[in-house]
Amino acid sequence: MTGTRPARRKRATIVEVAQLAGVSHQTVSRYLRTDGGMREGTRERVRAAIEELDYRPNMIARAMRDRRTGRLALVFPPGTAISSLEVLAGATRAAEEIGYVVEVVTLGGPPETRHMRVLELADCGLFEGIVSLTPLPDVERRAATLSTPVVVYPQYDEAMRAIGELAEASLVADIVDGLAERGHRRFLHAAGDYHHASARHRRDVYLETIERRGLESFGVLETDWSPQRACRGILDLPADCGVTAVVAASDWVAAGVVRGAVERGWRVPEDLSVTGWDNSPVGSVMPPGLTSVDVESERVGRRAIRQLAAALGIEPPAPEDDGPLNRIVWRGSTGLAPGA
Amino acid sequence: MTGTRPARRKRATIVEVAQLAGVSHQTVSRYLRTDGGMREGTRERVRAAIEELDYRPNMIARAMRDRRTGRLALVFPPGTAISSLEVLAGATRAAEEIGYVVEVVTLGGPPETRHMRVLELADCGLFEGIVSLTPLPDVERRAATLSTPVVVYPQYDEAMRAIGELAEASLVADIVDGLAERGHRRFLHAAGDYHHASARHRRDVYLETIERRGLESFGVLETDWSPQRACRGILDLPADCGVTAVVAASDWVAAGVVRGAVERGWRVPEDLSVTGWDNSPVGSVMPPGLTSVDVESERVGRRAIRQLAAALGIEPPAPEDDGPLNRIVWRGSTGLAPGA
DNA sequence: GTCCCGAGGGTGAACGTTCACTATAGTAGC
DNA sequence: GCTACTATAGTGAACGTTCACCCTCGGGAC
Repeated sequence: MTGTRPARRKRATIVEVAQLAGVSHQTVSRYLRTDGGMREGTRERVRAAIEELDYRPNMIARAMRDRRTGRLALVFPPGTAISSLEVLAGATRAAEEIGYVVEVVTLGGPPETRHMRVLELADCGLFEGIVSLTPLPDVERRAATLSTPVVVYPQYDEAMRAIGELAEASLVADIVDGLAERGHRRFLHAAGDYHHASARHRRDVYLETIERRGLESFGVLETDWSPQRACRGILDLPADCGVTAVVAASDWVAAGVVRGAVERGWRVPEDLSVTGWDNSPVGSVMPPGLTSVDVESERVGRRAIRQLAAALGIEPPAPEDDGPLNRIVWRGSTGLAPGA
Repeated sequence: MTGTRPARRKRATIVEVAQLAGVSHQTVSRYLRTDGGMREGTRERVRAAIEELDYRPNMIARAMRDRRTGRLALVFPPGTAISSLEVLAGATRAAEEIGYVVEVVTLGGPPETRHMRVLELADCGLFEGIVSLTPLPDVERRAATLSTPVVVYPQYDEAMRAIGELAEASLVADIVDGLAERGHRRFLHAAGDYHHASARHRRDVYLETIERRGLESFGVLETDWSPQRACRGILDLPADCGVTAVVAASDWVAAGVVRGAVERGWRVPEDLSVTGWDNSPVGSVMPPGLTSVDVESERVGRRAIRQLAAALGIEPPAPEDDGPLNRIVWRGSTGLAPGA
């Protein structure tokens, strides 16, 4: 695998710079790390030598000496969820504020392998801290014995399914209430894949709210999160089901619902109101604009980094904006119930 | 910013393992790196010592000694395009095949800053090679003087707009031909943002093909890639324009076209055929399924890594599958021209 | 018995920094 | 002119590995 490398110019070291400048290596090191405390002439000679040799410090050597690498690892399960990108963006930005770079590590395989990999990650010297967004009970138990802080901030299970705050579903109650205020009485829930905690939670809150408010549910349509399944479900609905509002577990499911409704000749929202979840771009190509729930996933990333900063004993990045993580955005796909 | 760190257990080193096992540090090093060449008793004592001390090798020290870090850097401009994720996935997989980890570095700011940052990246010792997916003329010129190979494989300009192979548009001709075979004679092109090379190329090939085949173009509808603009454009079309097929520059633009058509009461594909580009999931919620162009962006990532492997003088990862990068997928949104 | 060989294992240096000390020159106070 | 102090600069070790080289021991050929 290795083969012979093409000869590459060897980098100048701090010692060579020192020789050229006629000073000691320590003086060059000082020049690089501090501002003051040097005579003007010395400073200038060092500067010139650095420029002439095109010197750039070797980060590996630096990290070896002072065990600061400026890097944090962010552990995800394999597979990419839409929200994970935003979580990553939030974490990256927060880390940047405290002078760190984050690196994404995806962690698959059987539990023992994952366990080992994280231990290696923690002790290999490359990272100053680790955040795992997937549960790691074994590692968590041993966290104190590791040379690097490991924060477990579970938001995804091993199959990249949202758990934790990202699976929070209480706003489903507010959606149902909002629809009830618009005169709706008979609902349908288009659920996601029940393997996902988020899908189960949304269904549970839906059912509870219907019951508590004395409304009617025609039923729950289970899907695999695909628009196709949702569409099929709508097409299969009896014409006289009386449903005037569909609460979908995601925007893509809602898109399938709308497609099915349109194919049956039902107008949205005049005949049927539809809501989604995620506030994804697909909502904007649904004819009247899709009512949805905006989830500020970046904030989850920021929180994780803040927690790690605390474990590292360093000044944490700025806190997130206040307010809830989730927020309903009412759009054209929801309207008054027919005849209301 | 630093503050005091909570005391952490210091890692055992190779020397301590050696002491405990009653051998020299070199013997432990041998145990870690090679299989054979040790008496069974020695091997066992070393193994036991490693386990007892919970020893794990320090990668920084290792990298310092033999300047192998097993890491490659992948440079993107800031901002995330859909395709960039696939490019990244392809690069990651290819790098894994040759025993490397890739790290994403996003590179913004003015040209000189970017230049400096890449030089630092190349010489800081953290990476064995660098691929830039955005053009870096200054760096490219100096590549030979750097201590690390830098491959510039431009696929995105500074604003994350696709260029290079990802902006390749020749299949637009095949789309137009395919529609012509279905009896269409009068076309409309729903273009993207002309700031993007990909949008300009698709428009150019569209216009050329129309002309070469002696077909008719009602015109070109310029958009900012948003479904909204595309929808508006369709709604503004004169009723008697005679257009029976719309070639859109992306699936999202096509989605806007379909939405506009539906709002006007035009059926897709009976009254209007529509094609997109990207083969994105949004195509599947468009009522009849959207004809589109599938772009295998991962292959671009793999190619980039192969090129870097060559520059590194190491065995490259497996070549990609053969066949073109782009491929038309005909679906329900395209049909025979009305009356054909 | 001597010589040679190979396998197993040890020694010391090197990688490029930074830290903790130490040394020197210049300056102020007396 | 001496001491004490400060500002500036230098010295050597240390960080945890691996590499190149050397040493030792046992066995077979002569």
